[in-house]
Amino acid sequence: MSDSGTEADGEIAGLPARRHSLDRRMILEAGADFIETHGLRQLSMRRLGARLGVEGMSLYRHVPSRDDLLDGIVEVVLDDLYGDPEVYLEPKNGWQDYLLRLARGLRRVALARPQVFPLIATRPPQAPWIRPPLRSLRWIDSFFGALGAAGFRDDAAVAAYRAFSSFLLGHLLLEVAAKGADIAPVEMPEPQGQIPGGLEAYPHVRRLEQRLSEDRSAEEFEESLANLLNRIEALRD
Amino acid sequence: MSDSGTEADGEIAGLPARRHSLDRRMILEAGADFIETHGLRQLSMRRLGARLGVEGMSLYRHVPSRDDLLDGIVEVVLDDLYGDPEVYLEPKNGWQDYLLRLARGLRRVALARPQVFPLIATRPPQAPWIRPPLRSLRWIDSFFGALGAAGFRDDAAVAAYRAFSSFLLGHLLLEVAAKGADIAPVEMPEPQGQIPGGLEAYPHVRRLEQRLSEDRSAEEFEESLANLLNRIEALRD
DNA sequence: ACCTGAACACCGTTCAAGT
DNA sequence: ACCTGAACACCGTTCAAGT
Repeated sequence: MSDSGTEADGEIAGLPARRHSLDRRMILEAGADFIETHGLRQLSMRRLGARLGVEGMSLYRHVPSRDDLLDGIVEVVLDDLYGDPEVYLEPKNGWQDYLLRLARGLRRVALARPQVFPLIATRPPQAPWIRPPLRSLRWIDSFFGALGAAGFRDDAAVAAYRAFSSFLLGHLLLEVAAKGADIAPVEMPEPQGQIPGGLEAYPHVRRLEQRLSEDRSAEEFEESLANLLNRIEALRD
Repeated sequence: MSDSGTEADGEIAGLPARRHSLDRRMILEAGADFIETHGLRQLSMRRLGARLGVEGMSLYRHVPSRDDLLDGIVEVVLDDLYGDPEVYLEPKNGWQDYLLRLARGLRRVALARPQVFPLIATRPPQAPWIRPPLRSLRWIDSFFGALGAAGFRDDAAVAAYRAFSSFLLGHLLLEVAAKGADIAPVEMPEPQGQIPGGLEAYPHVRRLEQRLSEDRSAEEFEESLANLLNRIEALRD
């Protein structure tokens, strides 16, 4: 993914260059930052252009449309997984270690970009059998390679892939939403609209409100993940 | 939820009335239908107005903003759960039966409105501890009532609530997405962009493509749900 | 009381024109 | 080769005006 190119442009890499010399990669990176800072709602071609010191119309030289821009941002953010030293494309200590590392790596991506993650979760994938958040073919292929090498038959590997992606999507989307991140890829109204009628009519919720607000997401993630690995183990051979 | 009102207006209920007499409920219903038919992308105030035989600006008499319109649509669609004879607000045959019915009812809602469900899943909830897709306080309170009556301690009930919502969100969002529904609450480009480079570089995916495209979602849902109930059982007392 | 028309400040996108 | 300006067909939203 991400054919960066870098083109040996003679400039300090990773810096937004002086003035001209926009490039696709830099636009996507800026877009991801923009969403993280201001929310998807605020992202317009004109505003992103402004942030890059350029008219919005100039972006079309490098990015075919706003939709493509969003897809590109998803790709770029997911690319962090390739740079994560804790996650291996090739399993090194068995399939359980491999899945554990992959799951935790995706969680780190989600938590690093809580505003962008809903986009990772909900942008329509390139094929119907690609299941977010594992949307990169290289990782999906790596997933099946790891399970195949561990002796999983094809149907078991596919079942594992589906269970794994459902688990990640549900947990990470809700965790990121609870972080106060706007879970909606669409809009972001006020921080939190209080409950209109109050909680009088809902005694259990009222009693549990405090406890419901505690953050146990890390533990819950690990527990559910361990359970998932056990279920997957049961599918093997 | 949904203070319908109906107002004894002297007209055949449920029909879009002759000309005037817009009302909030009818706008929300039309909005849900519009999204289901044309996708969220296409929904604008002006177009929804046109569909109701009115200028878009007239909708503001009944709905404060487009955001509120979307929240209202989510509410109205989720209200189908109250009309579902298979789902009980009060448990009748123990907590497992109660959860099973609730989960299946939510799945029916998702499958009945695949284009709207992503909105249910991703619109920012009214409080941070409300976890989609179970976003109605009445149902959340009912959930805790059922588990409390079954002897769950508070922390166990909260853990169950979290596991239940993560499970539903992950499964249903991915199932609805695979249905060809546009999973994104934001946009809908072409039906499916084929993989750009082809599958040559991904041998496992290539081999498994057929199998990956098979729909086993109903069985997977039931299996994962059964497993979830076992995990929840283990939290009890 | 409820809907309409015109208006405002934006959008995404195209394209001829500038440098 | 790359960016800009003007333009087009839209948006959401407000509000005075109509009926």
